[in-house]
Amino acid sequence: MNEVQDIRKRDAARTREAILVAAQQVFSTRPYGEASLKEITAQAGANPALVSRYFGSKEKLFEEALSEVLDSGLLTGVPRKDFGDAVARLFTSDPEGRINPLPMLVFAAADKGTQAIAVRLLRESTLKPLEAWIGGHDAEARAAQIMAIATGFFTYRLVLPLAPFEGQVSPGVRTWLARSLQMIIDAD
Amino acid sequence: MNEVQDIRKRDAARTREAILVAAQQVFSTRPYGEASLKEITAQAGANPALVSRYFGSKEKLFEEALSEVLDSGLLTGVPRKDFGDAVARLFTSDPEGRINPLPMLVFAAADKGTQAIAVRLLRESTLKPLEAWIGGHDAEARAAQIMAIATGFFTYRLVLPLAPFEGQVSPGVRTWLARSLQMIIDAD
DNA sequence: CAGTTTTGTAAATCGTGATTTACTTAACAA
DNA sequence: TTGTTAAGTAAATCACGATTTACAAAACTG
Repeated sequence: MNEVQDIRKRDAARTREAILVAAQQVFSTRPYGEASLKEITAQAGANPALVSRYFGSKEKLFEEALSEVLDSGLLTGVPRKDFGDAVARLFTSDPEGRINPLPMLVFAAADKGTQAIAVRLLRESTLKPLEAWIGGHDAEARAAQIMAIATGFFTYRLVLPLAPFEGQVSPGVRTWLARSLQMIIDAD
Repeated sequence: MNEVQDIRKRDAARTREAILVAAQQVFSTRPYGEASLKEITAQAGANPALVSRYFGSKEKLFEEALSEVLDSGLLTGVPRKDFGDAVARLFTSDPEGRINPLPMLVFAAADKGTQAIAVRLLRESTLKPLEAWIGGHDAEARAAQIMAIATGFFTYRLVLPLAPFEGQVSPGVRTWLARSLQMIIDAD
């Protein structure tokens, strides 16, 4: 009867998923090199050796974690004329459950192994769709411009973090974000 | 007579300086964790043990390296109405000898130990002066906005690097940079 | 030149963390 | 229930790099 909340002591799929979720949480708050498998698996109530079994390696785990977090067409679900406002509001709010992929990207940039993975995933699951949505003139560069602003902003908001961007931001900052982003969309 | 080009086999000051220069070069091209003292000192024709002696630790070496590279009032030597153009040109050119501090900052963000150092140096030697130069309304936030754009741009241009921003950039990208930056200066 | 100090090197130390291995125990099927 | 397989654990392995230590060689002093 109770298939869903059935708590079995041992369940490979459940454990794998728990590790993946913990990995997303840890990888988005600590530099890749400082996110140990010990910590991740402990948080999942599991054992470091299981990463090998279920994912192959730490890098593969990272790849799957980032891939899942990136898979959200958040940016392209908005009318063009409201793009700046909508995205600025999204960036300056604190999404409860959702994990922000930008810190993971920034942390990934600082590790040779994860860099290549991050670039590939970013291109395929974010830049390409965004580019297609933007369309028209210079779409590739304009998609990159939007992500550059996002990356810089979240580096200071979540990674470092730095005063004017952390926590609750001022209306001035939100307005700046909205205008900077909208300018790119309107630049056709 | 020949004080300057006097080549002595052993010279503490010279060796220290060589290590510092090599450190700046290596720290700006590799993630902190992957920039080994072995590599840095090898490039300086020296021995890893000397880092301990002359700088105290790898972190202290990083601090001094970043500090020196940051010390350049590049952004504030320009008339306000040309700020965007001037900085955009600066960002999209390849300065021969000069070492760009932004990659070091990005790499520093991915290491707990260097993060604190980077934030402090960035605030004191770049954000504060920039803020003072901007002056007026919301100066702190506007200085941070400029650095956020710079950080995002160089993350894609030099750290990852990513297609539309690496190497020679298109006029469109330079124009976008100029407008985004000028908008912040004019937002008074 | 003899002795002392400074500079430099080579190797030991020490800790850390990913991955592997050998083993234990739970789940399940016949 | 018993034997087989799947899931999990604990500990060994392995590599790497920062830092320390013990030593060697150069430079300087008187």
